[in-house]
Amino acid sequence: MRKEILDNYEKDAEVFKALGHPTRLFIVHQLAKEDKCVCELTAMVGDDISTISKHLSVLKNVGIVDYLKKGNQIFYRLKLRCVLDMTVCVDDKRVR
Amino acid sequence: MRKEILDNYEKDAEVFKALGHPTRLFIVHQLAKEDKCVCELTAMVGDDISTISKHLSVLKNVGIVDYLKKGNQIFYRLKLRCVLDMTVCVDDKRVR
DNA sequence: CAAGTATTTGGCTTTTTGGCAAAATAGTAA
DNA sequence: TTACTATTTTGCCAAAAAGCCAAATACTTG
Repeated sequence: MRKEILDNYEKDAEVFKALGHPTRLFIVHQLAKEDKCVCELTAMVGDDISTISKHLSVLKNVGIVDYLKKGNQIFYRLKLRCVLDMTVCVDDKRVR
Repeated sequence: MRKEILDNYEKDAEVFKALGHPTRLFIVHQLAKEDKCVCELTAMVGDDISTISKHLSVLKNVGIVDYLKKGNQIFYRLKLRCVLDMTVCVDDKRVR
């Protein structure tokens, strides 16, 4: 039974886990508006750029974002836009 | 700026984080079918009952589930049913 | 090529999480 | 009350996550 859990739910859980950090959730919402480079996100959040870079790679590894290179900057882009609907669900709850 | 992130996204992130574990995701899907007591969930998952109890309290603390007592057993119930739609979003992605 | 900017990676420490086992709590029933 | 069952809490340990700094990598430009 353990096996079934791990096989069927692990991938989904990875996505939820990636969204389970306030900074990453903030990043997702910023990228929902428009693509942003790492330095822009770093300036907005205020953490070290290496910290932001690591958050972005967490999001990238589960397919929520991808990126495009422009010159020497890297612009991240929200790829899995349906995660925005997921947040609405959470917000609904909070209102109650 | 840190402040804004923490204040506006921390609550949502807590919910995502609660779903970010395969066992908890499995539990949510079982409860979507019908209420279950801790011992039933324990039997299905195969972990120690104390481990299951902790997973349930994580889900309860963020409002995803609640429970009702019946005799000496405690039946957990899926309260925030919209999380099921959230999973669909994830599955959509995986198909691609 | 060297210098400068942007980003990622590695190393390190601190904090959090997950799991089990044992003790504590709650409820039932003899 | 005692015994029994169900669940939670506590303590402990190992593993994973988060964050910063420094080093490495990538790209541009002089």
